[in-house]
Amino acid sequence: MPVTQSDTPILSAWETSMIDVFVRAAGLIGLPRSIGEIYGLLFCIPKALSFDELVERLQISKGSVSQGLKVLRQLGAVKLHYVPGSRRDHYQPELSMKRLVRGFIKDQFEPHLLSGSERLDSIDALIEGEGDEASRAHARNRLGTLRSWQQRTRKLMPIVMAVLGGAKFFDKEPTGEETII
Amino acid sequence: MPVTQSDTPILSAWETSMIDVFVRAAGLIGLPRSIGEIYGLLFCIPKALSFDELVERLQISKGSVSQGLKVLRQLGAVKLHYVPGSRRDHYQPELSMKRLVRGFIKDQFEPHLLSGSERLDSIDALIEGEGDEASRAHARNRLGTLRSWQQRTRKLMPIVMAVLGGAKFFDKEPTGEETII
DNA sequence: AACTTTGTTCAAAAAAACTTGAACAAAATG
DNA sequence: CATTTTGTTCAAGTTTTTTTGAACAAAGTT
Repeated sequence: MPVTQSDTPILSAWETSMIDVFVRAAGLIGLPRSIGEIYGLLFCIPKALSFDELVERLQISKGSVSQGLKVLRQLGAVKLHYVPGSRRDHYQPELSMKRLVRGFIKDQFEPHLLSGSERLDSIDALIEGEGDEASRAHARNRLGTLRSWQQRTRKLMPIVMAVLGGAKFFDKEPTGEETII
Repeated sequence: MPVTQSDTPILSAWETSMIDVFVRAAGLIGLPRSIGEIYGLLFCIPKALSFDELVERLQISKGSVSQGLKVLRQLGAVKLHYVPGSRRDHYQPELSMKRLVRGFIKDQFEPHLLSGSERLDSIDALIEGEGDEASRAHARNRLGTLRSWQQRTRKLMPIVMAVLGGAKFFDKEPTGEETII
C-alpha cells in the first residue's frame, strides 16, 4: 500500500502558525529550524510529548529530534517530565522567559565573552612588538575601546536578567545602589 | 610574471588578531565573516579606507566588499568619510557602542518583533475556529504567554539603550522613578 | 539469553549561506 | 563622445550548516 500523507492533518492550523513563529525566532538567534519546530510544538501542546510523538507530528527524522532535544536540554529550554507507566522520556517546554534567556546567555554568549577577554590580552602583547610608537598608541587606544565594550556587555547581562525576572537589581558599585523595576 | 603572495604581509599580526575578534563577533550575531573582516580592518586603521584598500588588504572579492559595506551602512556601523582630492568613497567605523547596538536592533530585531505581533493576532483568529473549548482555552493561554514575552522584550530595548548610553533610565511607572548607572 | 523498545551517533545527502568574478551601470575625465 | 574610474549586481561556484537514516548502544522484557 502506498504511503500517502495522512488526510487527518497532524498539526492544526494554529499549531502550524505558532510553530512557524518559533522557527523564525530560532533563526533569529542562530538555531536551526528543527529546534524551533520541536520547541514550538511542545509549546502548543498541553501535555508532555515523547520522542516518538515529536518525530511523527513534526515529520522530521529521529536524528534531528535527538540532536534538537539535546541542544534544548543544554539550553534549559525543555524539561524532562516523568510519565507513569511509560519508559519513554517525555518533554515539556520551559515557559519562564527569564530561564530561557539565562540558558541562552550562559550557553551561547558567556563562553564567547570569556574567550574574548583572553584574546584581547594576547592582542595587547602583539601590539607592543610592532610598528612605531604612534601606531602602537592608536592600536592600544582601539583595544581600549573594545575592552570597554566588553565590560559594558558584561554589566548589561545582570540588568537584563533582573528586568526579565521582575526582580530588583542592585548595581555593584558602592556609589549607586539603586533599584530598577 | 607569476603573482606570488606578497612577502610584505598586508596585515600585521595584531591587526589579524583584532579582525579575528570581529569575525567571531559577527558570527555571534549572524553576520557573515566578510562583514566582520571589513569592520574589523576599519576598526584597526587610523585613517578612512577606500573600497579598493579593503579589497586589497583583506584579499576578498569586490562583490563581498560591496555587499558587506552595504549591510554595514544599513546598520550604521560604518560612516562615509569625505577625502579631498579623491572621488572614491572612504569609510570609517562607527565607534559608539550605543549607536552600533541601536543600528543592529533597529535593522535586525525590531522588524521581526513587529511582524511577530501581526502573526500573533492571526493565530488568535485561527484558534477560535478549531477544537473544543478546553483546547481553545489552552491555546489562548499559551498565546498570552507569547504576547507577554514580546512585551517584555520591547520594554527591555530602551533599558538596554539607556545603560549603553551611560544615560539615566527612568521607569515609566510612577511608582519607581529610580536611576540606574 | 534472545528479543524488543528507546534513543544516540555519525557518515552521507540535501539545503542554505557565502563568496567570487565577470558583466554591467553611472559618473567623471580627457 | 570615447575612455577610465568606481562600484554594484547576480549567476555560478564554494563552503558551511542542517537533515536524514541506517547502524549501533543501552536498558527493559519475556
